[in-house]
Amino acid sequence: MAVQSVERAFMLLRALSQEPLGVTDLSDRVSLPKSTVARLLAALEAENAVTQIAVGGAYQLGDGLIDITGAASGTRNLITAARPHLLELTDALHEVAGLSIIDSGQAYYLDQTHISSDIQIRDWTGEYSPLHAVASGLVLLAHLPVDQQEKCLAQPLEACTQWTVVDPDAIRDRLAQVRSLGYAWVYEEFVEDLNSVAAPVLSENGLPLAALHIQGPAYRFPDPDLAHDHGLAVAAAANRLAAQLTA
Amino acid sequence: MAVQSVERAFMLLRALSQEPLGVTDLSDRVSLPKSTVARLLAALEAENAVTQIAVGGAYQLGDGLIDITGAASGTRNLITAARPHLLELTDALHEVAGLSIIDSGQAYYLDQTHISSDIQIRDWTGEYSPLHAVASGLVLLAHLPVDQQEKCLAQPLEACTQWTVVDPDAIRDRLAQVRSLGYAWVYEEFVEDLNSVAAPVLSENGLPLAALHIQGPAYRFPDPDLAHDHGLAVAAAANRLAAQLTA
DNA sequence: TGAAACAGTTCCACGATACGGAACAGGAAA
DNA sequence: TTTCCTGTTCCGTATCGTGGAACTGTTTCA
Repeated sequence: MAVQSVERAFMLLRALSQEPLGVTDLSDRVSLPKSTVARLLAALEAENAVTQIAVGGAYQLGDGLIDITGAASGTRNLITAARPHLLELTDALHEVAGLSIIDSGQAYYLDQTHISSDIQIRDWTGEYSPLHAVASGLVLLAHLPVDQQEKCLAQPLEACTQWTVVDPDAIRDRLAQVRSLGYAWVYEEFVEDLNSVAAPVLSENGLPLAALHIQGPAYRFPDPDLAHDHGLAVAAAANRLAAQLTA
Repeated sequence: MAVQSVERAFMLLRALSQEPLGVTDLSDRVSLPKSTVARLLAALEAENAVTQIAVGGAYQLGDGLIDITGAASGTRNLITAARPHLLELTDALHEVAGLSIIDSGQAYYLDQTHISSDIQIRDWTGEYSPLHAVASGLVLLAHLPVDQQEKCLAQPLEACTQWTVVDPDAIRDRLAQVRSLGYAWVYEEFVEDLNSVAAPVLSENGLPLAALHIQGPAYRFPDPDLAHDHGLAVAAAANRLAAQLTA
């Protein structure tokens, strides 16, 4: 909560993330003098965080930020690296497998395999869902720093179905269980008739990079005798992917 | 080149983009006093650009930057949206189709279709290539603001094959031609025996969002009589995708 | 064709603000 | 315990960012 100029620079970046704007519009938007805005933009341009569309024209976000996050390549490489493991899981279990990450405090689905079956599972790719209601979300949450876990649990927790666990204490217990087991089952807690199991892809420092999951219609998945085996299979695939990514 | 604190904040972000670091390491890395680093980090944490791994522990990049760029969802949605168009092109022309964007002044390949054929084209997904030597690069470059075009042409231009055009003036002529035609052909200029044609996916303000391309082995692609038709086909697909993205 | 109205950029004296050395607090290792 | 690391806070100093006003160039309208 210090360093005024940094705070203001981010105000500008956030404003520009909506749409490209000129100095004047921008100075209205953030209630700062034009000269201040122009100077900050010049500084941001030197860092490639913004670019000027034409000489003497409006500004838009540059790719300096993407360079820093490595998002374009990072995420893409993750998808590429994960795909073989997803296909392997699908081949072995004949159910849909998927890949997700945390984005803005939610689970974000990056990729999903498909199976030929009469019963189709919808493709969640590109969708967000609450961390507490999906298997991927639970394994991601379980390996987050404690303060971020608490920030998530402090929010109102939506009950997506009648089986969704929304009691923070119950979830905390569950997260501990997930950490010791290495995988998480979720039974019809996000949408009815859909069960899923997930395991975390952890970085060297123990933080979650992503989650792998398998999901299938409740009437056939999982075979109760195989639930544990499926959990181990996802966890094994996730660990192989983690080893590959941190190599 | 003004606003010291913004410049320093980006130094820190760049250092952290390599690996998570503590205040002390960081202050060595960027040659700034610890107190200054701690204060800037506090400011960046308030913006969610960095997060502290544990209380009193090291710092790593947060997802505030990703929120701003919208990179995770943006890029992913682009791939999802483009895939049907790529498949359509592959079905129609029986050659490989691909999707790329500009990242850090290079063409970055996001996705590519596959065909069953004796002659395999390698999958460029996740690779970078110079803008002036590939069809996608040329169409992206052609619709960039002029100053960025010139920045690109001012660099030493690598001759990837004996047919690569590296004369800036010749490239400028070519870019003008690309803008009027709507597509670009490149004949064995990036790798030998590989030809490709690309068209730009333009945003409402005329800036390039991405490029679609088709590529095939030189001995069969393109049929000289159909080169123009293929160009129009890619351009049409790119325009449909653009319309869909800006809707 | 002029002039008015708008854009983005530059200037510069002022003083609020970021700076950084030194002291502090708390954990881990010896 | 003592020591030696962390990361954090303090606070006087002067550097650095600030913002009103002046400047420049392009577009718009009479």
